[in-house]
Amino acid sequence: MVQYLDLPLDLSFAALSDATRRGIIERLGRGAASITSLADQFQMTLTGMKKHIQVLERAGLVVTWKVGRVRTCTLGNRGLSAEAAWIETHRKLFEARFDALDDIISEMKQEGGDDSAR
Amino acid sequence: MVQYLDLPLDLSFAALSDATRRGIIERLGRGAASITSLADQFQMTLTGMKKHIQVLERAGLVVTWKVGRVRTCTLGNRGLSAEAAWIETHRKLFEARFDALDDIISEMKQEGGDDSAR
DNA sequence: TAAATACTGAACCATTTGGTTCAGTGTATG
DNA sequence: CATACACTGAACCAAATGGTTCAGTATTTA
Repeated sequence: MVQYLDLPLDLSFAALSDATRRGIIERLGRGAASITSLADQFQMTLTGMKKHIQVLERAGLVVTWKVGRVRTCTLGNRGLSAEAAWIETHRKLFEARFDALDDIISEMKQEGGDDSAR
Repeated sequence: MVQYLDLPLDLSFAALSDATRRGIIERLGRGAASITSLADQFQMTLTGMKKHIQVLERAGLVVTWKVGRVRTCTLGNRGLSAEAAWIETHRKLFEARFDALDDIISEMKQEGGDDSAR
């Protein structure tokens, strides 16, 4: 059985599920920024913004470094390729789902669910 | 300023952030299934699986209907197009981020963050 | 009609999340 | 050297998550 344990995808999809964090990515796409300036732009405390940055960093979407007292944030080099790959692969399943209408009937006839469950 | 409020994306990325739910999508890509059979396959209580299905349904990724006492689940017709679009759009920003290295230096020279924050 | 099946809903639980405040620490700057 | 600035960390909070159990309801089936 396939091991449905894909921590990196867990982390990055979770990171992308917050509109503020998607906004941060969009913002960093236009150039680097400090945590303070991001906190200003997104009307949030510095501590709150730092937490968002940490989530994005753990997901590998953002990279930061500190010079003096300023921590600068940019988009990470890992990018969104793994996420794009998962989505593209499974998009095909959605498109092909009408071909599976026969399966619905056959599964319903089996009255115990499907055989891959046994 | 752009309104960073995109509830549909919030819901679907959150739905995709769980490995079990990604597994359910993969499974439904191979044909419809009842909640009970999914609960069996993913070694979970029926109630637990029902919750996952509800999350996927609210995100528009799964559609269900009940015939008799059996609720059948399939992939939704909305698909993953909105998610794919967001990812593809922002993937370019990641790829272009090296072009922004000059910005980093200029922003650091501004010593107050960046001007779009003012 | 009695028993089994498939789901539904409520309640509970521990953990995580998204935010805050407050109290530091280290770095520039006047 | 004193003050301001940028961040860090701890503590707290309400709400959401991902699971469970237990007690129904509705539908088949023997």
